[in-house]
Amino acid sequence: METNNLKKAGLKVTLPRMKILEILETSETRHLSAEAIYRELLDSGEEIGLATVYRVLTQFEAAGLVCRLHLEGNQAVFELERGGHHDHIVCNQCGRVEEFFDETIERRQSEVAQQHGFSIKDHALVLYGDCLDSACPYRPA
Amino acid sequence: METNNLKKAGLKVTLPRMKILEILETSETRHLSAEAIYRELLDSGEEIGLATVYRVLTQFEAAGLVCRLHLEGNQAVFELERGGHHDHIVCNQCGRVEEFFDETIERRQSEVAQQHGFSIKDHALVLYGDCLDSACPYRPA
DNA sequence: GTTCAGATGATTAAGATTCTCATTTCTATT
DNA sequence: AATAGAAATGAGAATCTTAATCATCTGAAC
Repeated sequence: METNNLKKAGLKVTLPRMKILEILETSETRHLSAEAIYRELLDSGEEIGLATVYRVLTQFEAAGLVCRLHLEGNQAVFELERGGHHDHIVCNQCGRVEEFFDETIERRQSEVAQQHGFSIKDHALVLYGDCLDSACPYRPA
Repeated sequence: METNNLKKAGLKVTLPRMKILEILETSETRHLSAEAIYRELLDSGEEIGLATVYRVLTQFEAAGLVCRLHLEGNQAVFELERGGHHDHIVCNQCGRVEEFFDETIERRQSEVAQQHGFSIKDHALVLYGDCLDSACPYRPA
């Protein structure tokens, strides 16, 4: 049961938190904006305010349950934390977000930081391009 | 003379544009927010509106004169385009921004994108850490 | 120096996110 | 199960950054 995640994170189990967690767990799209989550809640008949969605997501982030990503564009997106760290590729055409992890890049980042006299704590890497997937509805000819 | 840069970029040479370009060229900090540039203008006695600063920076970006960076935090920062592409390291403590370029990372990014069926067009990479510079005023003990 | 397109400044507007505060909901305890 | 107290919620206001509007001003060309 998902309520365990909430309890483990030290968060009181409430209906809004459960519903939001459920959406993050079951949605097709793994990367959702607060607005998108809010709309899904409305669609499923929940009366949960947008402010609560933002508040809960911020708490989830602090608790390590979700990651917040700042892609190009103004809205942040949130994804469920599923263990491993990874970076992202975003399609400029269709907006699809894919995940990847590259050991070489990770290692070089640490080395470069060290060379510059930094103790690296975190990083943000997003690649932007056009996906060549034949299923992409916006694929350029 | 700097007016050449403006003319070459196809922009009419006006006082606000010259002053903003001058600040970007001469400021100690190579990465400035629109707000910071606006304040420098006020401090030097120029009566230039904030809206103009944003407008001009957007034009400079479109003309390839400056780059706009979205670091953590809400304000974008702008830096003069000085030829080569590079990525950034930001100090979590003092906010200092350093630049770096790593051939290996660049190459791997293309390869990774290709493996995922993307034709990469752009990327954003920012490393966050603590700078170990003894001159850093916020250096942790 | 006049003209006129383009630029500017002040203000308003827009979008995303956070804050406020009265009301409601959990959890622990009877 | 009833209750009390702390924490969470919802609605709307507030904030912050950036962009749009529009009347006025400026720079380049004649």
